[in-house]
Amino acid sequence: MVDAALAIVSADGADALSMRRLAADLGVTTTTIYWHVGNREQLVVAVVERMAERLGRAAVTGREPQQRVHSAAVNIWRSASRHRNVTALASSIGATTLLELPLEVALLAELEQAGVRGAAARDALATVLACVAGFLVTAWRPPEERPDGLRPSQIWATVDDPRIPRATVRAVSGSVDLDRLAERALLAVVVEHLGATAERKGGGR
Amino acid sequence: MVDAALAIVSADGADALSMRRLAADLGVTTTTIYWHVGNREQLVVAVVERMAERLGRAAVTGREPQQRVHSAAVNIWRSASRHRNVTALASSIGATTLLELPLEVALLAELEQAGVRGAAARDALATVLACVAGFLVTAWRPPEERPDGLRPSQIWATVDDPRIPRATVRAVSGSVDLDRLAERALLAVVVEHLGATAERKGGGR
DNA sequence: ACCTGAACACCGTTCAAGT
DNA sequence: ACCTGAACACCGTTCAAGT
Repeated sequence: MVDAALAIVSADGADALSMRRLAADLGVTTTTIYWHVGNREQLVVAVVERMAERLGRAAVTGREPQQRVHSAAVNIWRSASRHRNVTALASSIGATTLLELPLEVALLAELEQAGVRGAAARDALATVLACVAGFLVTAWRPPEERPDGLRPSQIWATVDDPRIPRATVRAVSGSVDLDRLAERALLAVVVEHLGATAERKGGGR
Repeated sequence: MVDAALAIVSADGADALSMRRLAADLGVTTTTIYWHVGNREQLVVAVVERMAERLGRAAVTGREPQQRVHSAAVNIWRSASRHRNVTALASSIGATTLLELPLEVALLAELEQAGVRGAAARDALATVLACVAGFLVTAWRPPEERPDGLRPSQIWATVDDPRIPRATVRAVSGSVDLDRLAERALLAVVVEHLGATAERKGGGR
């Protein structure tokens, strides 16, 4: 049952998971599902938990604390990106942590090793998760399926500002390598959160 | 008509905007709406465009290029945060740019002044937008309305890892100041994208 | 040109009823 | 204990029909 739901989500996205669709796939009535899992929300939780069991713990690489923290952060991004359909489902009920808890714990462990703990660690984790979520919402929005006249190229074609060269306008109309940008952004925020701690300790750089 | 839709979204959120609800508020039938705006998606576009007209252009502050770029980025965050309901609506059809185009243009102008143009400017803009979107999806998810057993405090209570001190576990269960973190994260990514250009120029640090 | 009524194909959810 | 049929209150959308 939960497996069938997970299959629907993996194949057709989070929105495709409806009680009626799931019931039809299983050859039962929707009320049967309610008897077993209670609720749509509880169904989603069960699906996310099942997926969490299947996710292996990714290894953290690097020798320096900064590299290791960055590696742990990138692991969260890669996992979320690889299973974006399930992540989108988890995100829809605010339960992404349920999906990637071991990866978040690994990040906290590396932050601890780097001397970042308590409220500082909480801030660093929240920032990493927000960045991951942000690149993900950008990523699961393929530009070609946008409504008419809302494709970036069409919107930016209307911009004619003397402060901005044509090459830039042309560039922003194009596509970006989100994977590369996500890892870069994670490095930047990681460095910032490690740096603040190092400075507070009087270590400087 | 568009004003009525905007009122619904501002008051009750993006999900509250339905053809039937809007029709009821206006005292007409849903088919009337279809005659006027065609489509739900086109209705959303109209609402977003109306909101965009109402948004004033925020001033960019600071003297140094880095401060000014950061200021322009923070302006996008503040605008999105202040009107999160309409931003959520725009985001649901992938049309946030339609809402904040002038602010994005202002950011590009500051990037240009800082020597970042073309593909580098496109990357910097995409990164800033992803971060804003990320902090926003975190922000518009109040922790108290989460499903049972999914509140952060409950999830983290199950974690007992020797690598992580109790103070950190306690901290991650608590709430964060997203506004402060968002501005910090934007500064970090801005610095990174400016720094890469400066180094390519041979400026070093 | 502008608006309605009725219908279609979807949702999540409940409740009495069956075995 | 487990499952169904029918119903309720919602969606977006269309189409023939009215004025």
